[in-house]
Amino acid sequence: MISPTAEYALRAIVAIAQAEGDAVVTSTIAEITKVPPGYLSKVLQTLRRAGLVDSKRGLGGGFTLTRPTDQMTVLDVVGAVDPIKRIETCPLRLDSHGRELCPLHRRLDQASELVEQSFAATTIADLLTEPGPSTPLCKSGPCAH
Amino acid sequence: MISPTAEYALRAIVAIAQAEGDAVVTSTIAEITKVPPGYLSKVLQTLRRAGLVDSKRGLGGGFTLTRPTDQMTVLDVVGAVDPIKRIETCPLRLDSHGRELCPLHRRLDQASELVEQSFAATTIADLLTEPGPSTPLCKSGPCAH
DNA sequence: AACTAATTGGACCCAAATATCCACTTGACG
DNA sequence: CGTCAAGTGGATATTTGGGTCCAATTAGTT
Repeated sequence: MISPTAEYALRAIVAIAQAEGDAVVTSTIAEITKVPPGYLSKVLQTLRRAGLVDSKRGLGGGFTLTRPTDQMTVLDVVGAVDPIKRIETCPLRLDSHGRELCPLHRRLDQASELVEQSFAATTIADLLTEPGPSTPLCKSGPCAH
Repeated sequence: MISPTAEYALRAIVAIAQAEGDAVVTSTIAEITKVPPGYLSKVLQTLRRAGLVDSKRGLGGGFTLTRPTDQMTVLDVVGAVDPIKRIETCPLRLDSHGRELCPLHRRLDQASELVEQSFAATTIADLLTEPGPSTPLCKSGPCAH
C-alpha cells in the first residue's frame, strides 16, 4: 500500500512527536522505530527538506517537529517522501483521450483518491491520542516491552 | 498505488474481455494494452496459473477468460499478480502487541481495506459498460486513435 | 583551542521488480 | 507428416528502491 520508506517516515515522525518538543537524536529514533539507522538518516533528511522537521547539529542536537501534531497529517508525511501518484492522464498515452480517463483508470484513480482522503483526514495528534490497548510504536503506556 | 504489473494484468484482462469470447493472441493484447510483449507473456502466465484465463497453443490459439466478466472483479485480477498486503501483526515485531495494532498501523491498514473493498466492488463488466467518453483502453467506441 | 556529539552528503552495494531473448513444445491445417 | 503459428519456460539483462559506509561539517562543552 505504502512504501517501506513512507512507513519509516511515519514512524519517525511519531517517535519525534512523542518526545513532546525535546530534540531526538537519530540513533534514538532508530531504536524506537526499528528502522536501519543509516537509512533512517536519509529519510530524516528528506523530511527536513520538506519542512516537516527541524534539525540541529552538534552536542544536544537532534530532530524536532516544525508544527504542532494536530497540524500535521499522515498525508503530509507520506507526501514528503513518497507522494501518492494520482492518475491524471491516460497512462497509455492515447492523446485522443485528452483529460478524460477511461473507466479502468478512472476506477484506479478513485482508489488513490480514497487513500489520499483517508490520510488527509488523520493528523499525527490523532495517532497519539487514539484510545486503544497500546500507544503508537509501543514506546510507553500499557504496552511493556 | 498498484504495481505496473498489476496494471498490465488489468489491461490484459480488459483487452481479452473486449474480444467477447474469441481467443486473443499475445501480440494483439500487447498492441492494445501497450505492454512490452515479452513481459506481458509472463503476466499472462501468472493469470493462467491463477485460473483467470485459459490459453490454447498452436494456430488459432490465444487467451480467453474463464468466467463471465460480471463474475470477475478487479480485486481478483490484482490479487492474482500482486496481492494487496493487509497489516495483520505489528510490523515492528513487538510481541507485546499481540494481535492488536497500534493506532498508526491500524490507520494504515484501514487504507488498504478501503482499496480492497473498492476493488472487490468493481467487476470487469462494470469497466466495459460504464458510460463515458471512451471505452477502456480506447479499443473502440467514440474514441478514434 | 581541543574534544566530542551530532547531522550532512556522497559513494557504493544488494535484492527484487521489470524487461528481454531464445530454444522448446504444442496443435491446427494442408 | 511437415510446416508454421502460438504459448511455455529458462537464462539473462536492466532499473529502482532499500540499505550501508564513511569522510566532512557543525556546534556544544570543558
